[in-house]
Amino acid sequence: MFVRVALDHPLPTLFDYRCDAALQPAPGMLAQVPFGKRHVVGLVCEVTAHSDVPPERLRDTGALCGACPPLSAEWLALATFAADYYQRGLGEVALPALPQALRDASRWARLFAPEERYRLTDGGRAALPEALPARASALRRLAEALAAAESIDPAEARAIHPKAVATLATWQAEGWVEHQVIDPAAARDMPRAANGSASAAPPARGVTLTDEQAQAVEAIGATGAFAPFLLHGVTGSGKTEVYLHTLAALLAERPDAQALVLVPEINLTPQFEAAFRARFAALPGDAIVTLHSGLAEGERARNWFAAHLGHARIVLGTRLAVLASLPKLGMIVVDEEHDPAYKQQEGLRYSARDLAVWRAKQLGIPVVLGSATPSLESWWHADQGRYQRLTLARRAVAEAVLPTVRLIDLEDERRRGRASVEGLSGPLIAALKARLERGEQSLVFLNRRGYAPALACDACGWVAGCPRCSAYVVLHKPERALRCHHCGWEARIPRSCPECGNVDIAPLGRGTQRVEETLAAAVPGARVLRIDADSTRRKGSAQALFSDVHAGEVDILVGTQMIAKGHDFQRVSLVGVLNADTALFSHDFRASERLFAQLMQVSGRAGRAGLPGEVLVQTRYPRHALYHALGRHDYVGFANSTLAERRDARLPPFVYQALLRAEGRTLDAALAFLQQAAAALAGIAAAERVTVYDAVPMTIVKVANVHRAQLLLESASRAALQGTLRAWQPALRALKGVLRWNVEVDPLDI
DNA sequence: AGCACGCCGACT
DNA sequence: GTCGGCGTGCTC
Repeated sequence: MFVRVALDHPLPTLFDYRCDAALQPAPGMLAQVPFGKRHVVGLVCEVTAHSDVPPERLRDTGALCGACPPLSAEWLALATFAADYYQRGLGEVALPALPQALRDASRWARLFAPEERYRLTDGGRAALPEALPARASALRRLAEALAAAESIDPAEARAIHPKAVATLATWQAEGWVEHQVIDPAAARDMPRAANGSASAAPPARGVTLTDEQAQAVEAIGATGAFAPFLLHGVTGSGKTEVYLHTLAALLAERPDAQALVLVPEINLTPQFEAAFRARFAALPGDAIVTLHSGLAEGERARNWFAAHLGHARIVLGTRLAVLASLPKLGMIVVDEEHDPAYKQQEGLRYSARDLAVWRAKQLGIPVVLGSATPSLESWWHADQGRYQRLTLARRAVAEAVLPTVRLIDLEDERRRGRASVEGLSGPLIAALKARLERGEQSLVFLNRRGYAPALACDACGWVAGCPRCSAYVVLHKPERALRCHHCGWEARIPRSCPECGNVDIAPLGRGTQRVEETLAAAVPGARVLRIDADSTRRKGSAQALFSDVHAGEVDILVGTQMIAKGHDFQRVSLVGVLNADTALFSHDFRASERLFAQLMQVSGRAGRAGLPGEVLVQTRYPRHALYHALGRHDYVGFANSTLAERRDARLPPFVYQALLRAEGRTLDAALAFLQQAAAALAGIAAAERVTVYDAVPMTIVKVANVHRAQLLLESASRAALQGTLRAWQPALRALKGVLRWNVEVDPLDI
């Protein structure tokens, strides 16, 4: 008997191993196998009676992980689809999707070992310390530990006294302690699941839905088949409430059903988790779990198992959760579906939103894509009738109205001789001061792009650059350091210009740190807080900073897009936008779509709880169509006109794209590789329907001394593009002379 | 991807 | 004379 095993390895093939039938191999099981000099864990994909591999090359399967229930055929099909679509080996998709502990066979025993707990009985609590000899100090410590903790495990007991387990056995015989053995893989909450429908909260408890919300909930609940919904709801219209009611209906209707809820950022999981736990308080503790990269390895493994075993009814996670094993999956929600964070930017470059839709289709279940500013791809699908559009046009809280948007014409300000202070215009500063006087909060939003503070010389024009990358380095004032955000290179701030010796070198551009300082000076008395990637680097610190804002300990919050997402700030009545213009004329055709979504989102932070909200946008182009649409809160107008432009320009979603990227020691090597690769397309029939562009250097051409270039492929036919990419793989593997290359399907950044 | 083998420069 | 640089090739 043979097993065909997928390994986390660039070769897109399965590897055959001999396998003893007594091991009872089955598809979906994990197997430890010898591979070269190493032993690795792979995924059994097939069990066969024949192998085409010459017998002398075949080796024996090591251990099979029998304690872990096999991954389902549906899950294997999902991984196979993702591997095919994104042009990778199955093992490269399947194995990284598993918790790390499962991929290490030496940890299997402990992972699946029954958990033993010792607990003091009431009798033991009454009898114990006194019943022991006065001089038996170790035994007394053991009794104290039992009394102090809810329960202890054998390892903890042995740490107190080497023979503690034997002692505990005699105490158990006395009736002083209870010994519990919990099998982690057992269906331990079947009884709970059976009455789960009774214990799940009734759907409408405490919250009255608006008509729009009720219609959306009804539409989503009405289907028992594949049904993709685009839930288009303005910020504050209560999309979360629609999710909660829909989930409640599903969980009540089917006592074993699971739901997957995706959010774009780790930062957003705590507030969703809190909302779910509050609404579904009657569910057992492990019925709601989170899955994201911020979890400790052990917790991630536990939560993954809760999902895999069907104990978890709601799995809330970031993009990686889309590949979780969910045997009873009954519905998927993708919140803020337009968010670029759903696209993985390294390794397997998948779109979690797209895989979520595929998964829903595979299983014949509803999937809800929610957003105030849907991606143009999804909007187009809805236009075509492939997705059912559900609209929430009004804010759910009756007194909350959409904020007024005011454009501050920077050119006009300049003409009138009203200079900006370090990028903050007079009207914005005045508005900030007015909020401070009224005790309301303000939010100042910086668009990250092109806005990092650099170090420059006024005399000769020198700008501090990274020696290993073709990029400017970023000035970090508190650390008095220059740092490259691409490769991590760091240096002290030089005293003088290395080009001309001028000692008068100064920061250029306004980073969040600089704006924070300027604001503190321009608005005296204001408590200014900065939230960005730097100030939240420590784990959990973002939550602490945000709770300061909620507690009213902050007057002005400064930050990048991190402050725009999701948070429901009750006392914010003003949003200032500093530097939106850079995205208007970007080479990236998606820049304006992203900018509009960001500005709509950050505008939504203003005036959520009845305070009249105002958004001030500083711009040099106050007549630009994007700002007009923003002023009217007109996503639909913006989407339709942008889609028309995309159609005329033959851009996505009207064509499908893929990129071949190459990294080489020199730019010439990378470009030469791509040219050879393009030449290899000549023999591929499907490539006749694919447009191949010239190989070009990437925007940031050098990172960490590696030169990068890319080749764009485009086709009106997804099948032709896919066929071309698949047929291309062998030729690409045969090419040499480049450090690395990869294919990205449906790239977001070109 | 790892991890080997395999040939050419600076060191005890 | 070795240690070790990374080029090339293989993994059921």
